[in-house]
Amino acid sequence: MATIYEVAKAAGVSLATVSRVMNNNTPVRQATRTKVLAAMAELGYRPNSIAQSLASNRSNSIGILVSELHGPFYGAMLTGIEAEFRAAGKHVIIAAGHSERETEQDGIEFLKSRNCDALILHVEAVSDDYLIELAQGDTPFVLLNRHIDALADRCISLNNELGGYLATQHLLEQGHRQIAYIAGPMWKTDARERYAGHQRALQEFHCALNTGLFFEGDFRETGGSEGLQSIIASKQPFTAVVCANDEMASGALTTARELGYSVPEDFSVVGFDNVNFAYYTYPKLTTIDYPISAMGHMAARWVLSQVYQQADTEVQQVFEPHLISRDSTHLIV
Amino acid sequence: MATIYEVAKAAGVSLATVSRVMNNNTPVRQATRTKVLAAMAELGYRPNSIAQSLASNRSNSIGILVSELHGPFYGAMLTGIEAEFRAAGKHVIIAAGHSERETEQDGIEFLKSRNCDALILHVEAVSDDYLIELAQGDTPFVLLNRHIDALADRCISLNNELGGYLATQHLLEQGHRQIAYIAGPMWKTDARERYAGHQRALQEFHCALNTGLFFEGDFRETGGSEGLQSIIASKQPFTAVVCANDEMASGALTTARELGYSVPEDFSVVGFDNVNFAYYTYPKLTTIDYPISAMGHMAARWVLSQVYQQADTEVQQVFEPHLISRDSTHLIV
DNA sequence: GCTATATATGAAAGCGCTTACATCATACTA
DNA sequence: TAGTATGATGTAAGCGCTTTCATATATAGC
Repeated sequence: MATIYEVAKAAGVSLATVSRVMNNNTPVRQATRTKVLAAMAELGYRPNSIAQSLASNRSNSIGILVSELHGPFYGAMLTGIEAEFRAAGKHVIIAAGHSERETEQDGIEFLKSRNCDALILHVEAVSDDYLIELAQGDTPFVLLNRHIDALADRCISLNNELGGYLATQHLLEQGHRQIAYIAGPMWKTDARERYAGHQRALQEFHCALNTGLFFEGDFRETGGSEGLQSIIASKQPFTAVVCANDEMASGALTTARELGYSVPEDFSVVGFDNVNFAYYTYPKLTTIDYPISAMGHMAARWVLSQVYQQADTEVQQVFEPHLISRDSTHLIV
Repeated sequence: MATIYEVAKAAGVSLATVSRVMNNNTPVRQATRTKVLAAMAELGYRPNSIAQSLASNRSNSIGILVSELHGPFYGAMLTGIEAEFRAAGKHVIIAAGHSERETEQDGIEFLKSRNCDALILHVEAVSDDYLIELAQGDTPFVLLNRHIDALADRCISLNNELGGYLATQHLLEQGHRQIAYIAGPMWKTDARERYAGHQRALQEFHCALNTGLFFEGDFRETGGSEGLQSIIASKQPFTAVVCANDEMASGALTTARELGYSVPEDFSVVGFDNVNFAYYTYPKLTTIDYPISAMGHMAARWVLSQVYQQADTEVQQVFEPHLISRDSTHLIV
């Protein structure tokens, strides 16, 4: 592999000049630039990014920590992020946090030790205080899908409360009054916020909350199954169930069918996230759209503008969810 | 951030010694090691991985190129890979190839320019020759889900032909004789191989191939929908349809329902991949299990053993698929 | 007690770049 | 025409490590 030194020699200039034409940060005479470019081409020169990083104290890498690498949700998010950085010539280092405090912290340390110029974090288990302290350090980061007041300017989040509200409002407007709720793990902020939105909608419609119709799930299909079973077992009447995400809604749908119920005739089901398979469930799932891909793009642009002074984009901090009405919900007759 | 130099000073040794205790590659007296470790702890020293890379000519990073970052298939694969490397202290740089030749080549160049110690490639559009030439270069790589004879020792692939065979064999054993086939894009090797397996099964059962019952899809849900519509429109009788992946099977299921057919009563459907949502379709999808997560792990171990001389694992090159029988297929009566 | 051998440590030369700073033309001003 | 600002290039000092080679110290053999 040719080094900058060989290029310099071939072009008959100093290596500083070669560096200049690469980085385009200092005027270079057109004739000189041409010579250098020619020499590079001839030698098949490709800069050593490690050496660049060491010398410039910039690694051009961004660390991404997500809970899981699989699952439709994170996939869409990563796609948005990668596309944006790749176009900017930055690269993305990923790590999984598995929604556990220790693994998440490990992941962050790991990424920092990799000299990432910035981090994009989708963390759930780590405390606000930990993140606030992390913000004192010198690795900038954005928080995706999390809002912390003290760090408001580096949070990109969804208005989950509104999403929860919209889901339940939709059912209420359809005439439902006995609405079951299968929540996510309540230690997760978004699970709590979605539930809060549910409660607000209920209140607005002067509809009492029936705690017997509540189940705390795990955001996975099995949680939806168990939730529905538990709710049915409670013998409380209900005409609709809102699930805090699509995976659980899908589980509920499957279980409903297995138990001989049909959706939406016997009861309606709403999901949350509008994950890509929501369109392929049976019946097609009414859900709340979570613009996660757009949010991934936005997080990447935040980094590009704050850290690399590129991209003069306005950064939108809070995204709004909206209802996607499909076939799993139904007017009450 | 403390440097190795400061640690050396604090411990009263040379920086070479500090380096040695970090890398554990040269004997260091126990007393010295303790002193150094103490100094490190006190200063909160953390080695600069960029400098390590430059000096050692090892970046400890592995580049991963997948077609897409989203989708259940790639997610599972990435999870397997990341877990393995993270445990080994290596990090993973990802890029998406989007199944297009140019993007894939770009991605590979990009990853190489990032000084990856090795690459794990899941490429579809790039030619065998390109890869064979790439193998001449000095960045080692494994190929996932692809088999090239000349590169056999660095391929980790599924026996797709067998998978295709198993799917169709299952139907034949259930008494089906008029079997439609919705293929993946035939320029993709795995699509062709799966179809070949289908043909072999047919032959073995002395069952003629009806080209009217063939549709070339795109491996996505829409492809399954279009495929089923096209097959129905052909007016040829059929009692089963095998789809070259689960996404298309899911699309076919949805469309079948929309057109008033019920599966498996009116016809059976088989998928391929056993992607996680296959269990949540209605009816639950009979499919061919693709052990992609295990294959991801294996690819990572290949790198660990071939490139880093770690992990004395036997590398399994070819994985065998097997049939998962669920509710979308049915004995013919 | 003295040499031969093994073991532990230090000195210093890079790894391939970036970037102050110095230098040298050239162009402009008065 | 000298004096100065300006633009283009070169020089060289790092960036924070690894690693070879040389040196110093300890162990063993006779």
